[in-house]
Amino acid sequence: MEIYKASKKRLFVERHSIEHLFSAPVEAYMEVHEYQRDDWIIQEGTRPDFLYYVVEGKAKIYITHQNGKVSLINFINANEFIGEMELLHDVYYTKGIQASTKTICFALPMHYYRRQLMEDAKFLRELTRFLSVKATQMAMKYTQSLAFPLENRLADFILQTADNGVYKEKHVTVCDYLGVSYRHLLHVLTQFTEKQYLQKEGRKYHIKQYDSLKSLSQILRNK
Amino acid sequence: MEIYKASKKRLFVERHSIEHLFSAPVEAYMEVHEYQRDDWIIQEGTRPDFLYYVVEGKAKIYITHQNGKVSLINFINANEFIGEMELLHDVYYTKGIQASTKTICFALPMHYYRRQLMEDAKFLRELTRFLSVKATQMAMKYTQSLAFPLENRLADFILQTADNGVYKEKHVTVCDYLGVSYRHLLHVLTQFTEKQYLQKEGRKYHIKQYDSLKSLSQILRNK
DNA sequence: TAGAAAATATGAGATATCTCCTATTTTGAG
DNA sequence: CTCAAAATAGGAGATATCTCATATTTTCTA
Repeated sequence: MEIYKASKKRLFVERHSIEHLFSAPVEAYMEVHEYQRDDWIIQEGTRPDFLYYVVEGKAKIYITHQNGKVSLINFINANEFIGEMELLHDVYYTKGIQASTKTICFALPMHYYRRQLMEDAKFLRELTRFLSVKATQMAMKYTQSLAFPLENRLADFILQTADNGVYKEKHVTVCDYLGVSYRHLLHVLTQFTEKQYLQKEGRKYHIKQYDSLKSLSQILRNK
Repeated sequence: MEIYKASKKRLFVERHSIEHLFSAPVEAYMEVHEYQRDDWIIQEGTRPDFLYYVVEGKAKIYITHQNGKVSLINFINANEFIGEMELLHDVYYTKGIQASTKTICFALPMHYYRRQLMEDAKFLRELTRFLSVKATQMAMKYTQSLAFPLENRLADFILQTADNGVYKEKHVTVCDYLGVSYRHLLHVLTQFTEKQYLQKEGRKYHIKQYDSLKSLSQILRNK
C-alpha cells in the first residue's frame, strides 16, 4: 500500500474532484491510498480508521464463516464507499475488503470527520443513495439465490462479466460469489459447453449462443 | 384500510411524536393510515404515493418471481420506513408490502415532501442508519443461506420467533422467508422433533432442548 | 529455476432440497 | 352452518449441490 505524498497527492486530488460529495471541504486531513491487486484494504474483524471513497479500481467484500466457508458478498467499484458501516455504527462486525485490481481511494480519518459528515445533508444524501442500492442488490441476490438454480445465476453472471464475448473469471472467485462448490460450478459450465452455449478454449469460454444465456438470465428479472 | 380523521388523527399524532426524525414539521399533509392484518399496504409493481413510517405493527415485504416462487424478503417493524426506495429512485421495481398484524403508519405524500426531505440532514441520518442495517441484514441472510443448510437457519429462526418457549409460526410463511419448500421445512421440523429438540403439540412446538438449537444457530454467527 | 502453492479438472458417492401427489384438518366467507 | 379455500401432513422419486479424493497444470516465490 502506498500513501501519496506532496505533489503526487496534490495532482491526484486536483484531477479527481469530490466536491459533489461534501458541503464542506475534507481535503485537510484526507489521504490518498493506493492498493495493489490482492492487497487487503481492510482486514476482516478489524475496525478501519478511515472512511474510503474508491476513485479507481475494484475491490471485493469477503466474510469468513465459522464453518470455514468464505463468501464474496459483493464487488465494490469506483465511486463507492468503504467503511461506511463503521462510520454509522459503533458495534459492527467488519468484513474483509480486498483489492481485485489496482485501487486508489480517498481516505478520510473518521476521527476527524465523523461529526461533520453526520451533519452534512449533501454527503448523507449520497450515502443514502449508495446504501439503498446496496440493500436492494443484496435483497435481489438473496431471493434469487433461493428461488433459482445455479444455471440461471451463472448465465447472468457470465453475461455481466464477459468482455467482448469472452468469459474468463477465476472459478475460485466465482464459487465464493455465487455461493456454490467448485465442483458444481465446473459441472454447470460443462453443461453449458455441451449445449454449445459456450465454447471452451484453454481457460477462456467463448459465448456461442448469446440468446440461450440471455433467456436463462432473464428468468431472474422482474424488469 | 382506514385513514384517521379529525380528533382521532390529532390524538394519535400527539401521542406518537416523530420530532426526532425531521428538522422541519411534516404534519401539515401527513396522514395516518391503519391497515388490518393481511391488507396490502403497497401492491407489488405499483409505485406508492407516500413515504410511510410504521408506528405500530408489523409487515412483510414480498416479491414474486417469474417462475412463480414467492420470497418473503424481510419483516418490517415499528419505527421503520416503507417506500424509501421509491423516494430515492425514480426507477425501481416496487415490492409488495403486507401487514401481518394491525399496522398503523404515518404517511407522507412524497409529492409534497420529497424535496424537503432530501435536504434534511436529520431525516437523512435516520434513513441512512435504517438502510445500513437493512443492507447488512440482507448481506448476512444472503451469505448464510448459501453457506448453511436449513437446519441451522431454522434453529435460528425458531429461537428468534419463539414466545415463551413455544414456536408456532405458519409453515407457509416460514417457507417463503427461509426460501425452502414446504415439504423440506416439515422434514427438518420432524427431525428436530425426533431428536427431541422440539415437542409437537397440535400446531405448536415446545422447545425442549434450548441448548441444541442454540448451538445450531450459533454456527451462523461471527459474533 | 526449482519447489511450493494455487488453480484447474474430473470421478464417485452422499445429502440437502425439490417436485408431484394425495389425504386430512382448520379457517373463513356467505 | 356449510362449503370452498387454506393449511397441515407425509410418501416417493428426482435433482441440485456437496464432500472427498486424486491428478495435472499454472503461478508465484525464494
